[in-house]
Amino acid sequence: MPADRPAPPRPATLDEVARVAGVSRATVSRVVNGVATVDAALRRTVERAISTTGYLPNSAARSLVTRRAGSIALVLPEQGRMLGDPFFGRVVDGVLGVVRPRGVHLVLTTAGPGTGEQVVADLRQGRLDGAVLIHTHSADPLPALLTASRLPVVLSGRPATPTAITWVDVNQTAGAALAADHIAARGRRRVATISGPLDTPAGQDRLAGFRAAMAAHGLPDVPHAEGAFTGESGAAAVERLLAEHPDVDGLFVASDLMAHGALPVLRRHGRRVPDDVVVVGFDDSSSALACDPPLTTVRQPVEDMAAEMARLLLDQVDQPGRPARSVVFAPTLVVRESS
Amino acid sequence: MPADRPAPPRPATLDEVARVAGVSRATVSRVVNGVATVDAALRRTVERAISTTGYLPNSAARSLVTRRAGSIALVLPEQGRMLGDPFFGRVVDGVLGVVRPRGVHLVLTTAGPGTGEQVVADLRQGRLDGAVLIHTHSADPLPALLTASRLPVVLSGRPATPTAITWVDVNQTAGAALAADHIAARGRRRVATISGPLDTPAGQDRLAGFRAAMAAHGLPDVPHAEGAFTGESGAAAVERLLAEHPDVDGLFVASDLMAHGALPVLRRHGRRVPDDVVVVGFDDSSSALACDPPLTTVRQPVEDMAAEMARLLLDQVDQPGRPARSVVFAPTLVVRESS
DNA sequence: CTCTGCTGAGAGAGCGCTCTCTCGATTGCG
DNA sequence: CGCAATCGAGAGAGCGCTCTCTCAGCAGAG
Repeated sequence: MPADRPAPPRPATLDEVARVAGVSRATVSRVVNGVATVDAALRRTVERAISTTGYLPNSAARSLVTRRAGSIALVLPEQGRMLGDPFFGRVVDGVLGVVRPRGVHLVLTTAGPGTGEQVVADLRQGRLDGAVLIHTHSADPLPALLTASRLPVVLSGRPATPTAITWVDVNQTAGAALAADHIAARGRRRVATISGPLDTPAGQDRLAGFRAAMAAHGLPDVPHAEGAFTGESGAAAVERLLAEHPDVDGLFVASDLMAHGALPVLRRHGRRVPDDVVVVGFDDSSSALACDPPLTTVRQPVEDMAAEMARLLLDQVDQPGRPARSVVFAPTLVVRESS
Repeated sequence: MPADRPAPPRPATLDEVARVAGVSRATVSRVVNGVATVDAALRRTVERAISTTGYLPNSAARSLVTRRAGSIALVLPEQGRMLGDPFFGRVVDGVLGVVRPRGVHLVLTTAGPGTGEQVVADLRQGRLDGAVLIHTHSADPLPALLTASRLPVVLSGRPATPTAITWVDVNQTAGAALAADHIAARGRRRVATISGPLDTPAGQDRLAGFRAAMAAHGLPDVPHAEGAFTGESGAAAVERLLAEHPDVDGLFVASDLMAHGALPVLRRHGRRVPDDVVVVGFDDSSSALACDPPLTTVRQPVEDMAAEMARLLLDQVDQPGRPARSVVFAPTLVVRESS
């Protein structure tokens, strides 16, 4: 049985430091907060007192008067969806890069029943200064809830209905055009696409962008099958596509996950990739690399986007009256063996 | 230019509720905190006042007096390592499952220079109640730092040197034995293993466990090559192994990532999996599924382990004097096409 | 009928910090 | 040399909550 572990001693308070330094609490506070109007000699005395006492400001007391929690929430889509995806980690990384140097904490949570109310409550209780929402469903009431309460919030992805809300997105249309240009450059003329769900902005834009770009390459009528951004839906979509257009030689799949589902189907139908069919995905997620062959895909600058979301959020926290903004990033094409 | 967005109004305070209900602050506090000694009628009056005012307790004020931050940190290994791995998400999920129902926030951070000091400072400032440390390096000073400061902390993985610290791990030895039994059951007799780095507990235990179990199957001298838990090191290790033992027909690789690196090398050497060589991995990470063929592997109950870590941590927070404990979970074997 | 014991609610003292207000000391200028 | 302006530091009032202490009110015992 180990010896009793006594609770850690209470850390020093401002008054103790003040007493040691022989000054008032206010002066110590000034030194701690870097206020300029403190005599250099006195400042040094105080600093010495701070280090001998091992003083660290109590954050609850500070929060109480400054009305800043010093932390923001990152709300991820419900469970399963994100877990297998490095996207998640890239987002965390991007946000952390901005938030940590400023001493702001990142509180992680996943969307789900009750999350919205909880986040709003946390915000109103002063436990949270703002929230970054990743890939909310269009039906999700949370963004509206937050906007209505005039609480700082930033969305990833253009909202389905135009709202006075700050968001960050990749230029979906341009990304799809990148894929189109690449497929055209590979000399493919019997081109088709598997789109995402057409009730999402990303689904719509990627399809529209791809069609517009292919039209510019002289192919105005690209056949398409709708998927749901999942592996199974990709497999099913490519089956439908092959049934109607067995001679397809160029395929744009609007997400890597769907492409990952589609590739084995192509193989089963005796279509070799990239020789018989060139395949291009979207997202550059881990599944792009897990594909056989590795997938050429449109990459979003996820870290940069996440960092920008964090920046926009902190701006909102600092300047509550600020109007909503949106920032759109440029995608790039990552060429691998599938094309 | 949109209209000015006024800052959200200050939420009601305890006194306002008290005034509305015609009682004292203390009584409202009792109702909010569910203290039993409040007359039922009065309680109802107060509750009505709470809902008409939309009262929500200010958490900073509460923290100030209760000395509870209501949040714990999850410290993940530095960047790259975790990002591609669903392991990360499973851990978050497990922790969140315990922490969220209790209204405790999960603060996410990654290890790195300065993280340790920051976490200790946050703990001492009362911004954090405790920390869950995932896969710390044995050289990491953070666990010792925290233990020395008598701050609540839980580790994933048995520490390299025995310490009075709470940790959770999977039974590595038993996991390796599972792999050994499976390979033996497949009738393989020319068995080898690629171990993890032997300066880590997991590396040691998996090798020792595998050897012991193979010895029990009549193979006391299993050849082995040391890897570093990375894909490249797995590829290099299997090269070395094949050079010395070209006739290997059963291979235990101490991590999926290494197995993922090793499989293409086996193929390149003309060794078919599982016909010529049976391969078993460890971790059941995403790379196990990304392997071709999908990898038979030893699975850790990551969510359960993460949940247990959270529980142990919260226990420590509630009862500071509590001695260190450790919990060991049983692994399972996931059989796929590689065996 | 008085005294004790108990229950339920109010008063008020903090928790540790920030920040405004005030004021003494120093400086500059007429 | 006197007065206003400036600078630096202290006093003290909160921030919103919890929790102990106190006390009023009432029931039951003697």
